[in-house]
Amino acid sequence: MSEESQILKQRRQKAEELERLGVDLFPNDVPLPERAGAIKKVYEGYDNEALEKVEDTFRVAGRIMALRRFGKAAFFTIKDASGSIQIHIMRDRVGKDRYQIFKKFDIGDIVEVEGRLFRTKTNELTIEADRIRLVTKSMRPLPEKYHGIRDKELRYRRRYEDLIMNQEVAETFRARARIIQMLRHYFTSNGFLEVETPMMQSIVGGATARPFVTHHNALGIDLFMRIAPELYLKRLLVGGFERVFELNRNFRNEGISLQHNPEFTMLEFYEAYATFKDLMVRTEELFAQIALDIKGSTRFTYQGNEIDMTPPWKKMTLRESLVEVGGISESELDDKEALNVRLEGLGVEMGRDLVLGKYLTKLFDLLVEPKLMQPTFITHYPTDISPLARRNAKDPSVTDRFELFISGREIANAFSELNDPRDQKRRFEEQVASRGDDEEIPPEVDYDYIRALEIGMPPAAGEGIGVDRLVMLFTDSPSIRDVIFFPQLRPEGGRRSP
RNA sequence: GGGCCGUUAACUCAGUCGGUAGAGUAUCUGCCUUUUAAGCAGAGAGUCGCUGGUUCGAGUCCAGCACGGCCCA
Repeated sequence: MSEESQILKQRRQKAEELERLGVDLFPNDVPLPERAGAIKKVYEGYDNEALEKVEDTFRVAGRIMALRRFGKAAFFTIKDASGSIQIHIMRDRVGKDRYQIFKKFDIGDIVEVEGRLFRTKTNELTIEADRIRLVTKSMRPLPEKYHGIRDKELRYRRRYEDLIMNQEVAETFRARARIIQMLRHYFTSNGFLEVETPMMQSIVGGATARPFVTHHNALGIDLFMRIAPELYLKRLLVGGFERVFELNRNFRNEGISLQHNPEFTMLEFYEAYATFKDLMVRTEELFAQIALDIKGSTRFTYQGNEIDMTPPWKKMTLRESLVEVGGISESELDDKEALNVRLEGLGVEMGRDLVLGKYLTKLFDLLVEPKLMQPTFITHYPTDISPLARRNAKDPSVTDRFELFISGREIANAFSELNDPRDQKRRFEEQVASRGDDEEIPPEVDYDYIRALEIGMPPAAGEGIGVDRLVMLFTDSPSIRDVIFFPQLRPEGGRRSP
């Protein structure tokens, strides 16, 4: 190891000095302390006169965030999970020896303090320390106190420092936890069973995406990290569970962007005897509830744009959206050649003989999606790009499916489920046959899934909700990385596989 | 994958025309018992992302690479 920086050396030396003075740097006999936030809440309205009548002492523990010393006395602020509180310490009160030890404490150390409450000249509620003890010695300095940690790379790599220094980051992740709790509560209280299905699958399915491949040594087979839990959840419908949901990670071996992390959290739920239209109502209801809880209103701003989640939301067919929002003429919609010319005009090179749906959805991605700010259900997706969705009874070239867009992003995807095993088998086989070297299409038909459908799956509808994107929306976060504690980054030092 | 920008002390950032590496915070020493970005006086702290090149001389110019950010695909 190279020469350590001066600042680390000083911390280490100070720690050794404390140990020589008999101070335990990492004790493990600290009784559960009181929370700073709770104390502040209770004594909010007390002035000094009222506080003098409070005879109790309060024992708190937390990280020293700021420290202002004055020779024989000092003020410092400690922060715990509930908030922070100021401490005043005087040599003449804690004793000369204890004060000498306190002088060796640093910003970043975790300390335990006990004492009575008072208010300073500037009216700040403060604990006058009778006792102070080191709880955990910090061997490394915290980032600069005023600017905190700004460098985005460092914030993602060292999320622990980001969480200490940037209050709003902790708030975002508390909101995330709350949203996930609400999702879970909504489904369990509506009779859905929470289930867990394989994340390592021997046949990929349930979506169109490149999977991560791994290898099982004992079985001697390659396995794929799941890109979606869909086919397993529907097997559970066959098995007799009529309402199921799973809230967990999917993995897709694709690019990283403001909206994409290789592992991301998805909620999928399936409901027997429901159709995609029922799911629209559920989605409106669920999102509106979350908005009310987190934002206090179904109207709020995201990145400067007003979003109105008050149900009901706008509904359009894919074709309508291409004409009305995308500015494509009705006559072009069935003309692959014309659509391809459009795409080339937008700088997109696509193959010549793809299915019509591919051209339509690509144009949608470019011309329509970014403009859908308000919650909008887009329906009637072509059957040729919806291999798991039920055909529309009136027009079998489209499916009973919707995708939900908010703020120019896809948030959810839902459809009435295809439960005719004959049609499903045909669509799988066509898909695999047309695969070529497109790694996004599963290379193999999941015949066991067909077998399950042959046993009989009740009519049902299912939906997937991108939880990270939902959290972004409700926490006004511009990047998916702001709502994932440890987003994927290249390893430091540029280590790469050959 | 492409374009643009960034990478300098633990952190936040300056660094002019190529000529001895700077500030604030943090740290250390001294003073200081109501501060809250405390104050005053002093001190220490650098592989200027990495590797080459040009040059008498490179943080600065050039090339390649690494990592990141933003935009586009």
